Amino acid sequence: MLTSSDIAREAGVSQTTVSRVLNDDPRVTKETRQRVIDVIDRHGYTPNAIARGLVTSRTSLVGVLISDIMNPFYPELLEAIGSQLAAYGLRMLVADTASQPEEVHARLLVEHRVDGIVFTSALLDSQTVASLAARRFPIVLANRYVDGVECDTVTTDNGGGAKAVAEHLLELGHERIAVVTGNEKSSTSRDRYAGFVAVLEEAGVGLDPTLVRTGDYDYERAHATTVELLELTPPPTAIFCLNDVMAFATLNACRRLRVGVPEEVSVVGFDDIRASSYEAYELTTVRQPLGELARTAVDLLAERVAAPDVPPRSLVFPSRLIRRKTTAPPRRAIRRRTVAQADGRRANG
Amino acid sequence: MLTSSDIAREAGVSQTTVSRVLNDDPRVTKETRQRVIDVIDRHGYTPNAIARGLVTSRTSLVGVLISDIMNPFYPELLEAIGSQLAAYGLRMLVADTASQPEEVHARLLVEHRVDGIVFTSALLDSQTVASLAARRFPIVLANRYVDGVECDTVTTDNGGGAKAVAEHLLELGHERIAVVTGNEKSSTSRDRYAGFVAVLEEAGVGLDPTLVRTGDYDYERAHATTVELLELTPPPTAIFCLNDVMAFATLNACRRLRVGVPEEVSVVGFDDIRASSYEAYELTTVRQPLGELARTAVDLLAERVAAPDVPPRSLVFPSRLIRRKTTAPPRRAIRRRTVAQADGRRANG
DNA sequence: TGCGGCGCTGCATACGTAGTCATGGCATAG
DNA sequence: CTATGCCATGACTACGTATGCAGCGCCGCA
Repeated sequence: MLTSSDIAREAGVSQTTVSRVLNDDPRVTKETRQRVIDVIDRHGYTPNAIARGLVTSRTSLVGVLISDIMNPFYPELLEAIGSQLAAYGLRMLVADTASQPEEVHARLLVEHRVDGIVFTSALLDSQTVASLAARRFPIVLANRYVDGVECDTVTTDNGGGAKAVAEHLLELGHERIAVVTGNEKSSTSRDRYAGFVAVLEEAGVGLDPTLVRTGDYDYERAHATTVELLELTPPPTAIFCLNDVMAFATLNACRRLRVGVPEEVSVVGFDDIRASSYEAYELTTVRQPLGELARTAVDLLAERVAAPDVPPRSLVFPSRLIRRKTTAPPRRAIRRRTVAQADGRRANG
Repeated sequence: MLTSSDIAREAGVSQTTVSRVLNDDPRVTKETRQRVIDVIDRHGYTPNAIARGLVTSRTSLVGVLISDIMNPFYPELLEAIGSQLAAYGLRMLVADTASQPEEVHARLLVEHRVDGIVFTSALLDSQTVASLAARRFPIVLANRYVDGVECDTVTTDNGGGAKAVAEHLLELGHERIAVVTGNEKSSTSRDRYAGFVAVLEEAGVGLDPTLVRTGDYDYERAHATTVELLELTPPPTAIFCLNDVMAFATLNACRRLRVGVPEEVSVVGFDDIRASSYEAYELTTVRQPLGELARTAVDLLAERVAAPDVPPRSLVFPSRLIRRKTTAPPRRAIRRRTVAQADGRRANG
């Protein structure tokens, strides 16, 4: 491979000058610059970012940690992050923590001296995040936060979104509601569940513990769980899945069992990934402003790299309920709802 | 950041010895090694892969070029590639050519001195691939090949898969078949289309040119195209989409227009991505052995990095038709098929 | 006891670039 | 005409690691 010295020799200048040309240093004559550029073009020389990184201790590389690239939520997030990084001249080093533990990936990223790391799937007790934050390595938590760690964080209002779901379902008259939770160690699942329960309790509508199942944000698991739920007597009238992928699994399980949605059971998801709006699903769900979230996360990271000493910032973006066609009043809701309202709700209100 | 010299000083050894410990060099006493490891652990030292890369001219980084990360096919492929790379101790530098031209991404990857590049979405006339191959830079084409370029290539038998689709549809009695093609400059789309047409022609079943539309492997575009196709009189009795994502679009368009699948129109896809088997679609499609494809691509690349002078190899994996529920005989097929068979097909057989 | 050999360690250097400091040329001001 | 200063350029060095080569001590064999 050619080096800048090779180019310099051929152009009759010093390696320093070549370096200046490559970095758009203004103190190079137009003629000299052109001469160097000609030689570069002629030979197809490519500067060595490794050597540059060694000197500048900047690599223009940013690690992005993902837990499950098969979940379409993450490609959507990745795309947004990637394009915003590109705006800063940065590149993504993607690592899927499905293949190896988060810690291993993070260590390798640090070895490669990435300028920073974006965590999209950190768990609440992530030691990796804690230790990196303690060492003041530039990181940003996008989508999920970590308990007890002070660092730049960008999330959606998961609690608020789940509350909107609860209000929506209550409004429709549902009282026997199942919840399929996500990864129990994720802040998203915890916050969504907490927000949902809070509204239900306030309304005096209890959540039957046997109707709360963990789906681990996993399609297969949620599918199996839904089958179990639908075989209960009586089955729930509504199922709130804490992400869209699990909601798809639920909808598909309903199809398999020939359970009508929303006639027999309402289904709600969370995320509003692209496929949620497809005719195959038309899922009622909660929209996250993914673009803004990603953009802000990258902005924060870039700022931190530039100024490591600014205090950590946490931003929360609002979420929004998107009503589509998977929610409706429960069967025989008219009667039951009136009774319920006359009895339970007023008594508790 | 700590350096190996810092560790060396503290452990009372030379930087060389620290380097040897890190690289599992056998000629270091057990005691010395332990002493060094202790210091490393105590300080949380992380070796600098940049500096290492400068010396060894190996980065353990492999670039992976993707055209559209939102197409679930690519996350599936990515996951397979990533896990196989991990087996070699290599890491993925993912670049989505949706954000910037392939050429720009490739240049940056080369600047970062990646050990090699996996192209998953190269177009038939890719200058980037041609120039890299000419410079003997280690690359491998996975999924798609490039015309006139000799380099390691791993593909699925796209022509064969499409032929199986054609035979399947003919067997069911379809004669008015629409095709929604992919990116016209991709080898996959070209080969699939060619294989499909070949079988139809051999059977004496013509392909009405107005029924051949480009969908560019894009969901939205295929959705709109399907609407147009279904509004024709008479509409096609079957639609072959050259990938699954477009087939989903077609199925969803059918849902929107309340066109029964497979009663009124049969739909076939290609790829067999995960969602194709979901109850929402149950798509008849062609399965690609994605795991094998990815694994082999990485193997080839690794071998080429080790031995740059071995002649390029091209491997083609068989594809397989997966019959699900989106294909059936056309309406009034019994009569029409018999007539057709008695006339056209026998006359041409 | 002497010498060769082996096992362990350290010294010095190279990798390709960016940046610091020095140099020489030229113009402008005194 | 000289002094000052700026501009364009170049020599030199550092970045952190790996590696070739040298050194040193110890063991075994003659």
